[in-house]
Amino acid sequence: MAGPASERREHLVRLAAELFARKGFQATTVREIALEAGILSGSLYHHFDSKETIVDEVLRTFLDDLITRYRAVLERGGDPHSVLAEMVRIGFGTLEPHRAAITVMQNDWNYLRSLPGDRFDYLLRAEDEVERMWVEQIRAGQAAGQFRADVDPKLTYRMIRDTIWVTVRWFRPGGRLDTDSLADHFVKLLFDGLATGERASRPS
Amino acid sequence: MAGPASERREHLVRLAAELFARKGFQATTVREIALEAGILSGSLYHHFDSKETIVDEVLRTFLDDLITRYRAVLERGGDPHSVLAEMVRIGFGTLEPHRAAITVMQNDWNYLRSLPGDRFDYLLRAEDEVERMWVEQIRAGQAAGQFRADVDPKLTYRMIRDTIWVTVRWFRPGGRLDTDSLADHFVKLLFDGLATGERASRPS
DNA sequence: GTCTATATGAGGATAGAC
DNA sequence: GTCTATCCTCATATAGAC
Repeated sequence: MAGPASERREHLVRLAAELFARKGFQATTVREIALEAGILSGSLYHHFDSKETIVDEVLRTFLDDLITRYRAVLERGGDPHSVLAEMVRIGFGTLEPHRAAITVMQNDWNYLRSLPGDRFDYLLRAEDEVERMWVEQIRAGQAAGQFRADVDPKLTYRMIRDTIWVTVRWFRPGGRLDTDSLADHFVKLLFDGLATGERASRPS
Repeated sequence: MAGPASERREHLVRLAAELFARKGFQATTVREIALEAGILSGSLYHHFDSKETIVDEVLRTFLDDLITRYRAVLERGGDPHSVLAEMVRIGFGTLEPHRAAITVMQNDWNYLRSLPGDRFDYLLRAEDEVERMWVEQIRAGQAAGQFRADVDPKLTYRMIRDTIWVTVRWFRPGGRLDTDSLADHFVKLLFDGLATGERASRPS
């Protein structure tokens, strides 16, 4: 049975997500997932059709939550500078609750997209929708004079996006920096830049 | 035999790198690599001990080149602002010649590091050396007053690094943007920021 | 819902002929 | 340097008992 949500099922998905994140989707065997859950591999197939179904659920859960949060911010409205800052914070904010899913998405995106069939086409669709939301805000900010006009909105979005997500590579909850600090740091850098205005001069 | 460089061998490594980049290391079979080279899988083992040896060579070639380039810039010296900009350009500049290797490094890093043995420990060592080079320049720039003092050097470095490398996900040679444009765009954003100074005001 | 048992296939790697 | 042939292992997935 590959039915809808149940607590048991969600628990199994979480366990699997951790393993996928740690070793990669392909390197994780259904035996390992089952072992982690304290059952045998055959029993997993009572809950899921296939290993792909599991990773599918991992990714959809994350993307649904992410897009819901973005939409909420956009509906509240506000000037582009504030909205964009808020979107950055949302991105970093998902790092903790969805760390495993984001890792899988980063590492196994190419592989999942290379599988035959259209099962993972929604990854592209979600990516497009999110891109539209960001790029729209960047353009609005440029039109309002809040953002410099000489940057490429799409390219800028991609750099922002990548910087946020790729953080899962080294971010560890409970470490030196929490996700709020990361977001603050990045917002500062993104909006105001690294330079002070001093150029090629020695300190006094 | 898993001997040193030969043209044949290097050619095979390049073919394999492309496949690894496209489908991931694990999802690429030795049979596919051999097929691509126009030979049979058994024959590959005349050139390499194992599949791991091949990916090892892919990554070492890239890292050797990268570190050599960084060292050259650092030896030339200069003020931190210029040196950092140059390092950014080097990073983006490797995107084209080493696209496949960088992709593999991004996607399969976790998996390769999770393998038993110390075979891929040099990945960590290389990462550390590169991090030291960057962080040193950022600190120097702060000391010289060229860079703002209220950013974390290590965190800033990581964001820069990630932004550069992760570009391989969507960068395609011959597309709308070449690597020089990417570098210019990023340098602009990194040093001067996205904001204009106008805040929360409507355009006239 | 989990177990036992197993079908089925694929992948990495090897041995030895040519 | 490549081919043929094959070993061995391990993976996903299934069938049916409990």
